[in-house]
Amino acid sequence: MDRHGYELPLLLAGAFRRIIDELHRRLAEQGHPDLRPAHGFALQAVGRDGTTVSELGRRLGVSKQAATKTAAKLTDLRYVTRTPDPADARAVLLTLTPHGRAALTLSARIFDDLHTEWKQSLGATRLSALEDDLTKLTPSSTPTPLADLPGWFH
Amino acid sequence: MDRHGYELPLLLAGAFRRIIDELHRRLAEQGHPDLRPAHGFALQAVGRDGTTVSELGRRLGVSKQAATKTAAKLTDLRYVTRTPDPADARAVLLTLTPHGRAALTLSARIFDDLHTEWKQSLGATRLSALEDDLTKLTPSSTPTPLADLPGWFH
DNA sequence: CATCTTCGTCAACCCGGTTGTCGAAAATAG
DNA sequence: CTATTTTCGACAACCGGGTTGACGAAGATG
Repeated sequence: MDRHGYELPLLLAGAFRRIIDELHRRLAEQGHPDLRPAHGFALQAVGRDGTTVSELGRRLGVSKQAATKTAAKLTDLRYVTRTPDPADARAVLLTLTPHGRAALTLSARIFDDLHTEWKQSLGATRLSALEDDLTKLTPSSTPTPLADLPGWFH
Repeated sequence: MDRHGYELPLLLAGAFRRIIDELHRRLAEQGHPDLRPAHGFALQAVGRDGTTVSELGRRLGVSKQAATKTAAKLTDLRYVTRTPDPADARAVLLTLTPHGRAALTLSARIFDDLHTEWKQSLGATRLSALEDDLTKLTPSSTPTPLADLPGWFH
């Protein structure tokens, strides 16, 4: 029953992908058909307190030029609004719209639902063990593990 | 010790990423600094028996236009050669160069090395359990789990 | 003040994908 | 044996998400 070395990464990627796909399937069903995985992370990075473009770039681990583009997209999709920063005339404040806050809340709920489903499927003990083991395999070296995932592949 | 629902996908992605990064770090050390993750999958898809552009596209689950580009890149990097198919004047045969075959062999060895390291770190039982659980979380619906990973994120 | 740094944008590019179109060659129908 | 349809692989144009480099405007610091 010993598996080849190349199988584990495939399993990890498959499981990750499955989860993200399912998340976005449910998000689409519930009023957020335009939200792409990359947007989800960006939305999370904007956060309920809002942020600036440069700070968004820092949080996502990408250049501020990339952050500018992402912010523009989120603005187009009506997930965030841009307002001038009263304290700094250079800066632009990105703030979640109600739609954006709803997406964040809904995502958290779906993630929890999925987590519960995994728990039912694997058992609480196995799931905890799986998470513990993955934690051990992924030392602290990865501060924001997903931030640069879109670009990292290249 | 209960984890939030959003943590598991982060752990999965982090672990996957860590493995692929480590693979390519070692590949780079051992004569393959130009090999990117996407190339690795393509190389695998070409295989030791070689294939055609269209078939490569099918194996990777992408359009043949995309396969054309990938084949061009692999050719540039001297991992494959292009020869006319004697049996079909339209087709182009993609064949691994010695360099390409070496990369494939080396990748397999590194994956096995990594697998052994995980086994030492988690214990054989835990690692098997982890693989079993991931298998359960990733039903057969994903035939080539990684094939379209680069593009899927968008 | 003068200088440096930071903010956000524009432009140009890369990479990996996508459609659409196309000529050439093969397979299939009559 | 010809006529049609399918397949092969390339072209061009585009997209999404990244990158660097340059830049004016505004803040921070000497």
